Amino acid sequence: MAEQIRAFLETKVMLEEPQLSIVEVAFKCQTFKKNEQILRTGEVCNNFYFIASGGIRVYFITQQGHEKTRHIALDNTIISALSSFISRLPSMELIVAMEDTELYAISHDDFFHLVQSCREWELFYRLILETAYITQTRRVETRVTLSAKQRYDLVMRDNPEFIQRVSNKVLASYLDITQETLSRLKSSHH
Amino acid sequence: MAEQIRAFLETKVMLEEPQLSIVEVAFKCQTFKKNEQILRTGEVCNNFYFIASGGIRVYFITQQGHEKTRHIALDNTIISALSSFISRLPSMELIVAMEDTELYAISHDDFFHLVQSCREWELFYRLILETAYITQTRRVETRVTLSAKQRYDLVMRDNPEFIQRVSNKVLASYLDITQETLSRLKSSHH
DNA sequence: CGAGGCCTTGACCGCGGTCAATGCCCGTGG
DNA sequence: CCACGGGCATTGACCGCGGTCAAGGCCTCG
Repeated sequence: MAEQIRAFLETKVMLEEPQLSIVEVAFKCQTFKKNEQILRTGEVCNNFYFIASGGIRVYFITQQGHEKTRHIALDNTIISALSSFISRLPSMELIVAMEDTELYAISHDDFFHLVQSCREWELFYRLILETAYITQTRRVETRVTLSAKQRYDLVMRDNPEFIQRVSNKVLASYLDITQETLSRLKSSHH
Repeated sequence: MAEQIRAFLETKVMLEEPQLSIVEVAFKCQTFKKNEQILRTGEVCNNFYFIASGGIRVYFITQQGHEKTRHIALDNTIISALSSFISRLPSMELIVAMEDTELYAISHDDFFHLVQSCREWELFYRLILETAYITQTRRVETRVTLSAKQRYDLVMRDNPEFIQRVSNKVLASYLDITQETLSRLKSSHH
């Protein structure tokens, strides 16, 4: 079980044994049922998550009441409502489980205690920030330069598992299109 | 002259005297004429900049040949083509001077040497990454939830100096609209 | 079983992009 | 110093992508 985190971390950060155990202990296991809320609007995001099984999404709600899914995370990925996790401000983003989900959560305090006390973990945090920035930048680019269909094809190519496992409603909001146009795209695409 | 950097840095990072001088020496002064290229497409961005006077912009060119301005930086701000600066990969983004510009550049090597050797500078780098991420996130949000006019009003409120100092062509590409619609927005706005 | 949410399909429409014409400003060279 | 040329700004006519509204069928879960 914690075996899974250990295997994941090994690919990202070179932790030696004294710290490795500290890290493992810091991650607490939690389970959520499908559609269960993990973070509500207005709360500060106090956790950073590793998804062991299942899937969650991070989204916000526009003033017109539409959901905008910003991140989708399935098995074996890390995720958080990063803006709030960093800034300690109430989150505009909420988090819900898309399926029955088992995850491991590390608290903000434990996380940043590690950043301060462990050089390798600090590098890991920097890696998280750097990749998060680059990912966001690419997201702006694709949103601005590609049509709805081109964005769909891109996800089809890069994250085909999203299309299989995620409901159309959520996938549409992830692509910044409506459910209706996604439906039309899928049927026209042959 | 280096006085200006020192004053700027004081607001962001607590540098003590031995390091402060090292930092100051690392920043080399450069000047660019209006419309001069600072970074070309395909080059790796090897510098991080502090703008002393003038203004520059960071943009990329779509496959249809349209310019998309991603960042505008006037006096007293720091800027870079961050994705490339971080990843060391060729930049899709290019940088040009919008006005005659005097800036101070620190090289990638010097910058990351400081990150490693100076705790405070490392914190500064993390601050840069964190704010860059949050800024990008907000940018996606406004792009997705607001109409062209609402985005214009937002810049009007938060960065009125952009509207005065930046050409309509550049401002339009910054707002992700065409020159024509920007022109119409301005005239209709009363 | 029934009810509510999700998906699909159709009709309609509006925001903002494209194309084109004109005028203006500004830098450059004769 | 003026003449010219090219880039920028403005305005108008047009149009298409994708959103909205509405109706109908299906699946799931209580």
